[in-house]
Amino acid sequence: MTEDIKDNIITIIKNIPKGYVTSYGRIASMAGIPRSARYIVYILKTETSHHNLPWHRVVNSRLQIAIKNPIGQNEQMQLLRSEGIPVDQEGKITKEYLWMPY
DNA sequence: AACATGACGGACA
DNA sequence: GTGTCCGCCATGT
Repeated sequence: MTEDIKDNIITIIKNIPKGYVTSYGRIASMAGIPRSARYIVYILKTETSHHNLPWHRVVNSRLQIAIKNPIGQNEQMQLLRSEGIPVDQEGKITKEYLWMPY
């Protein structure tokens, strides 16, 4: 993967507005590499601390917090709620809070 | 080179 | 709605 794509991805993640979420797959598509959701996972895992990314605004395509994320689903839940996003007991978020840039 | 592994996604039953 | 199956793609061993 080229460096510019990687930078692009980091920029996109930084641009997720407070109070909204998006998915791994959608970020991949925005960066021009559809079907590469797993690459986004890799970026988040390796670059979050370095770039101060809002990692908590990224959930899976079913708008649900990943159960086994290394940081902890509970912490992600707290962060989202602190931004005003309702998260239910199962970690699900309603689609009104999905970031839909046009 | 050949596997195995993921904070995944889509199709299908 | 749920669960299974398979494709995906960079990385690690």
